[in-house]
Amino acid sequence: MITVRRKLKRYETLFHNGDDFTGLYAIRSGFFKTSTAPEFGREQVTGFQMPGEVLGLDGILNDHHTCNAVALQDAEVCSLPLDRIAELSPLVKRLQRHVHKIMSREIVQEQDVMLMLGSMRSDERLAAFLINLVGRLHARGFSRSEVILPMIREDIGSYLGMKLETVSRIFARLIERGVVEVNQRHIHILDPVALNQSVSQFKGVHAN
Amino acid sequence: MITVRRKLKRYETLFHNGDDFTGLYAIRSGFFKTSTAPEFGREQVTGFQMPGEVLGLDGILNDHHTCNAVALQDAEVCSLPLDRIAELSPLVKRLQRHVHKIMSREIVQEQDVMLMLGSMRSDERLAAFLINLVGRLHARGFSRSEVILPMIREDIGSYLGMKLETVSRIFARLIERGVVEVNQRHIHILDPVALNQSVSQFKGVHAN
DNA sequence: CGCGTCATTGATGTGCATCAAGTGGTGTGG
DNA sequence: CCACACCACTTGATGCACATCAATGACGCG
Repeated sequence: MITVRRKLKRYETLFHNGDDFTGLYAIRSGFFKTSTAPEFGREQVTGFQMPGEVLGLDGILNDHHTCNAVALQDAEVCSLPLDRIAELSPLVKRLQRHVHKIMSREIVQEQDVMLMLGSMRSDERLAAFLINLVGRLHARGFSRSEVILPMIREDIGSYLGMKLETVSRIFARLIERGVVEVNQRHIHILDPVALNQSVSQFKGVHAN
Repeated sequence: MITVRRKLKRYETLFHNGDDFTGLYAIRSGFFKTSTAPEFGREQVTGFQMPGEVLGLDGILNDHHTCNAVALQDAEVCSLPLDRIAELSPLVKRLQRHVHKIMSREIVQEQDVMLMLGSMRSDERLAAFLINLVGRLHARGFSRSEVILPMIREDIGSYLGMKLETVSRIFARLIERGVVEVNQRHIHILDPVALNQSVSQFKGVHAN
């Protein structure tokens, strides 16, 4: 299949809200963040994407993008023109099915985020975020216990629906409890069990 | 295309979390709610669906559903076996494209909910919820100013990430301001402009 | 070195949850 | 047809989680 590669530098934008949709993007290297840019109100980060994941699914609906995608590091993507995929689909039905799965995964993931934002305390949300992140990294061959966060505290806070100060304070509490070590962006998970408990402990408490 | 119809009574479940995925469902009549059922923690409503909308997109990913779909009223659905769609797709490429759009719409909508949950105050969330609801109903030929809510306060609260008491109090404030009339489930929107302002007023305030 | 960016930490305020009591509407059985 | 029970909803009093405001500290880069 014909794909076009594109390289981006740190903080460069892959596409903006409103840009014409030309196709999906498969991330080859580098982290991205997606964010809304509503008329009123400031930006809200809607997700972080890593190599092997796909960007641009929002654009299919009305042939233009409804969010911004920004590289958090120098990055490289492959663009996948969707109509090309549709043309090939008779030949490669399995590929079509794959596209469905990718989109379904996105839907399910977003439901998890909604669950987080709607019914967890902020410390639980940060724990869930860390677990999700290391889980995805581990699936790509990285360490289960070490992460270098590619985003700043403000982005984490925006994604998790809290202020950067709160992110910082929760890290402080996790350090105090001996659950993690934190050095700026460098996170070392000392007690993964305790981290998991921070999330799953919420049973009836605070539940809607 | 071969579709199977199914009738449901109020509070009957269309599919549960964990059920095998057999295909999508198009709603012919009646409202539905979808909710997560995590191991720990109580249910969280992830969406409300009305006639003309599609249920079950979450099941495509791993061939089983990851949420519950419950009829809020007596309802009727058409099941659409997805493999059937895939088989037909060479013939009806446009249909395939339509499936993509439906999935993309779901993704975009969920991002809106994330934005709400992550960066709005609870009164703004309720206003946004009402506006979204009447908008979707209006597109189906219903009134712009009158709604009969098919769900209880607790469901609204769960969806919007707040407690039912808070929902009630916010309605009280809207009544006080002369924005709406509320009689149990019956909502009459007196001042749609003021309602819109309740949402869009949030500029820098509380923004993440 | 000095400046800008990012992060931490403290003091105070407030939005919403929590707990609790009471109202109204609806369905059921006597 | 009314009495009772149940459920949805409302409304009040109190407390806590997190935002806000503000100051300081750490790192990187020209």
